[in-house]
Amino acid sequence: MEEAEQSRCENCIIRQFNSLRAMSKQELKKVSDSKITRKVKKGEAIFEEGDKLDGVFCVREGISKLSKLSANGKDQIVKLASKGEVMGQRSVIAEEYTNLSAVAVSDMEVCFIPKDSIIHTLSRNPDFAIEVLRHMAHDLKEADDVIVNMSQKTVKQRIAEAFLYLKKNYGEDRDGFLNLTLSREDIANVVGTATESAIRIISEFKKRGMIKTSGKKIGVLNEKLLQDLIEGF
Amino acid sequence: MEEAEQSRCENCIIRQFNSLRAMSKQELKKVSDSKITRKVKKGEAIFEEGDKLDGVFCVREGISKLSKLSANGKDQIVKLASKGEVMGQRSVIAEEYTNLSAVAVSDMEVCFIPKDSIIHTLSRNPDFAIEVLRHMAHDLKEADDVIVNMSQKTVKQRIAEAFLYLKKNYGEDRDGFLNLTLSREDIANVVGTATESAIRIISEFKKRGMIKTSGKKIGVLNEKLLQDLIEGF
DNA sequence: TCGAAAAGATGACAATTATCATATAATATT
DNA sequence: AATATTATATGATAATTGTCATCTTTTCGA
Repeated sequence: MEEAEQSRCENCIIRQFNSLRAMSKQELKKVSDSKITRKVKKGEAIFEEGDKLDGVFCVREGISKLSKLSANGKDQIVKLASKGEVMGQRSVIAEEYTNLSAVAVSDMEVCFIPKDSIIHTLSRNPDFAIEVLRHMAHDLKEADDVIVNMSQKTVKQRIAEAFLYLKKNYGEDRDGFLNLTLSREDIANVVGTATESAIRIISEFKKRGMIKTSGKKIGVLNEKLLQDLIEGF
Repeated sequence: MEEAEQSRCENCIIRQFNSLRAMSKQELKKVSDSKITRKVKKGEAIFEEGDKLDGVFCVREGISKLSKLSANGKDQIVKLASKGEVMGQRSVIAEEYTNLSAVAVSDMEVCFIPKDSIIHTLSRNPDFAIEVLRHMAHDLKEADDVIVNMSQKTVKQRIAEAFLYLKKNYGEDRDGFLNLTLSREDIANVVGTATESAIRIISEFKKRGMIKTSGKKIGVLNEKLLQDLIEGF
């Protein structure tokens, strides 16, 4: 019985997008043999804050939110991870309990890769280590940007940014709605505000003709207006 | 003529605190031969946002603020770097222009290490790469924490946290004042608020007996009160 | 050491955002 | 399909934070 083509890491196109591409054929084979592919339904958790991760998760399909619970019970979404992104590497590398939870915001398919093969390759294949470093460096820069946005921009500006970000990164359907639909609460948690505030601002944007809505779906109508708002006009 | 002991990386104790400790004797020698030690006076810039860095800076003495200018002209301090920390590695590794400025908040001594020897060692010595990775992973986690704090805590709580952080990390002098003295403006830029707001809250903390001040110096008087405030009482 | 400039302090006020209450709409469950 | 549950929406209000003006104190350079 032959295994399906795409279930082998060597053939997985997702690999093109992440650090795994720096692995040798042999290393990939090892990873492939030990990986476990898993389907995750929308709303389901992949791992939770404080878990000890024995490996990393490579997103093959769908989108996950990486969030952190604050003392007052609110969730702050720190990052959205989609096709090709690897989750949990930070905690595997630092050998610490993870500081984030990963929950699917759409139906997903993820590959679990045990940390042994990652760690092993890290210490043998400098190219791989550098690739991982590059990715982490990129994430760090993005995190810095988020910090600045949080402290310097208004909630309105952050929500406008979020919509443009979602449009740019996940695109829109034929009807002009964002492909990635987040609940109002998730939107609030991305920009770090109260759900009611987010809802209010969404209503306002709609009245102003900047966006349209249909149920929880949101579509960008006037990118320029949003952009102007972000820049402070 | 013999070079002073401590001006050779191999003997520099600072190295114990950072990724350089994973370098071999030979690699360190090379770094040492190409490094440039430099004194930086308080207020002086080491590098500025948008600079192309040809190497990293290892802090040997003093403290630097790493900050990012926002569109509205405010500076957000993203991190304070002190003895043993390496600045600029993110941008050297990602081969991008730096996203942060580094300015001395006290008189400093830094070693500039050209990127060639760093990159070279990265691709030869996996232990070094892993060390650097660990540090970056740690920074990333801290950045996540900052994001959550920014969005979930009040300005008051963030200022209280900042004082406890400064006390814990830089200690206090015999008179009970924080060793690291930041201007009110810098404090505001650390927690992401207006200078006037920071000043007002500092006055309030003083009235409440939580801290004492003397000029721009600040001393923690009642750690428990500050801690309670942070936790929402 | 004098005077200018910068930093710190505080009041008055406006803008932003959170919270609580409640209503309506959408979704899920039996 | 009926009902329970959850998500969305909106008003009223309070709390937080920012802005502008002004004054005092400190710092620094000539």
